[in-house]
Amino acid sequence: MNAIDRLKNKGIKKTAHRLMFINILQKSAVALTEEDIKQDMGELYDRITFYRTIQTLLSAGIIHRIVIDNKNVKYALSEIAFRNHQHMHFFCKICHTVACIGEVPSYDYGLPTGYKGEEYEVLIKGICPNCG
Amino acid sequence: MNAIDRLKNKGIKKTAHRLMFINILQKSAVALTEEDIKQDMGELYDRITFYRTIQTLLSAGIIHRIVIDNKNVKYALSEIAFRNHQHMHFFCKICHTVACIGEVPSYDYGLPTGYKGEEYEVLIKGICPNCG
DNA sequence: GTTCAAATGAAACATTGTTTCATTTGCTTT
DNA sequence: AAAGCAAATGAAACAATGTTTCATTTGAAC
Repeated sequence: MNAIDRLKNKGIKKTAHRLMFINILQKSAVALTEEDIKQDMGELYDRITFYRTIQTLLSAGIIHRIVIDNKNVKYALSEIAFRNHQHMHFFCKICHTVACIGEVPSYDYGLPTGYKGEEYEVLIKGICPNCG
Repeated sequence: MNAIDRLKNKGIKKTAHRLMFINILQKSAVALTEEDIKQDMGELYDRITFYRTIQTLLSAGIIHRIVIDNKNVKYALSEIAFRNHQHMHFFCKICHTVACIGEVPSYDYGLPTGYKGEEYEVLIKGICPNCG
């Protein structure tokens, strides 16, 4: 789905800033940091608009925020959302790339009685093929 | 192990601020936010010292930072570290409590060829017994 | 094209992260 | 116990990030 349709689907206005934001994520195979996206935007980047664009796209469900730890926060389009949606994710300790590596195996995780599990996230940290 | 021994073990000075920080975590069954700890500290709290205490205790390995998402960051003593060390963790969507719920099952997670997994983290989000 | 609600971007303010440095504290040696 | 020294503290100040306000501009519906 293209950027225009993504916005139209959610009934929010298609502005230059939002379209560029989505297009940058669309072109990337991996999740991107704010800095990555900012760089790609060049002079269209504006700090306040950027801040609000993230909020808008997040609450519209068009993008997802992926928090590995307090120093590694990334964004991805919801289709290829790395955390949530029962996907497993791999974080490379060297290049800090986040990759989706398939579905969370659905088997018994042994949740104690009383707990109601709704989302299962598996994050594997290690060395990716490029760095290994 | 008590707070004094924890510091002595790592060869760092036992100061009032550090001892109080560790004791607060020690008394808690769940991981705590900065705000939680700050509240417990009362007037001994100091913003800059607190910031540095966290850095010191983290790099000494006495405490661990647990990042659920960008709005939920918690701290726990390393023994009961919730993420890392192959523990599974449960995050309650209602009360935002983080609880350790046992070991990560060691079975084949199906890591694609080329990837070298070193740490496996499982985070289950849902409703805890208190809120369910 | 006109209209109106929504988005923008400038300014300003709030919060959090971090460094600098003079003072104090904890720990070692005597 | 006292002295000496390196480390920790806390005040000040600065940097980076998060957020609101408001006048202006833009997108989309008519």
